[in-house]
Amino acid sequence: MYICLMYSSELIKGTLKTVVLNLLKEEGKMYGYEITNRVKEMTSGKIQITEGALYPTLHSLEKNGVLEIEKQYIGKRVRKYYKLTETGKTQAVERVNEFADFMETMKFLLGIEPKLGNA
Amino acid sequence: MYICLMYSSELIKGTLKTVVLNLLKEEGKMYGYEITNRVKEMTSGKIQITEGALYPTLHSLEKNGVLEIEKQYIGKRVRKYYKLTETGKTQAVERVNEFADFMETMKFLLGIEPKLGNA
DNA sequence: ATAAAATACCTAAATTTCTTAGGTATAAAT
DNA sequence: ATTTATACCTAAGAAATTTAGGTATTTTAT
Repeated sequence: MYICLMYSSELIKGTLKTVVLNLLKEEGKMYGYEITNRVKEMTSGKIQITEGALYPTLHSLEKNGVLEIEKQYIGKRVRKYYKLTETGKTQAVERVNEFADFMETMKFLLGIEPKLGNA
Repeated sequence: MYICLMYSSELIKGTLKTVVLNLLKEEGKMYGYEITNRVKEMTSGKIQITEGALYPTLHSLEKNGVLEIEKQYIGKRVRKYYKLTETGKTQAVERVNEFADFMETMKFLLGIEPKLGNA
């Protein structure tokens, strides 16, 4: 069995938006810091979204009408919740479908057999 | 069923070396032009490696001792066959394993169910 | 009480990886 | 004779991310 602590950054490239949009689709709304922690948790640390990548991406998605913000104050500290717009919901589904299709193609291309005994 | 003609270039980022190394592992030796065509063929055009990406990558892999060249002349035209060095063979396996692991993680993260009826 | 760690946001320069858009030359097909 | 296919290549620019900072509040530990 293959084991790795963290994926090479090369491999993860291009998946950030897909991951963020899908999380928001499932959770309804999340804030940046929460997203980084959730992904780290869910992947046992194998994928660690850096804040330097996440925040500019969130801003860009908002600017393009994919996400919208809802601010909340925790004491004096602001927390910016992001949620999908209608456009965003569509894009989330499309991106996940594209990724699923891509994985099938890559499996074939790399000769990766579906694992047995994962039921 | 989701259908797409070609994957967004964002999605493919970071997979080029893995694909090339795996192809060479299976085929023994291949030349650049052959690699682009083989991948296009195997993926029904959904992944099209551009030569502007491929050649610099091949040169870099050779420089780093992952690949070695064997020149062949077809008439006056040169053809550069690339094959894996011993280091390359190890890297090919490692990269494919890492990608397989990565796909499992992404499936979980994106809530993608293993398709039924693919036997 | 105070220091450290966690929470929560942010940006900008540099790097990596790829696309775009060329270029050269030979061989085969129309 | 011209177009298409084969076969190599590079360099400028774009895109996505890493690295390396920054600010400020709240909680936890000493």
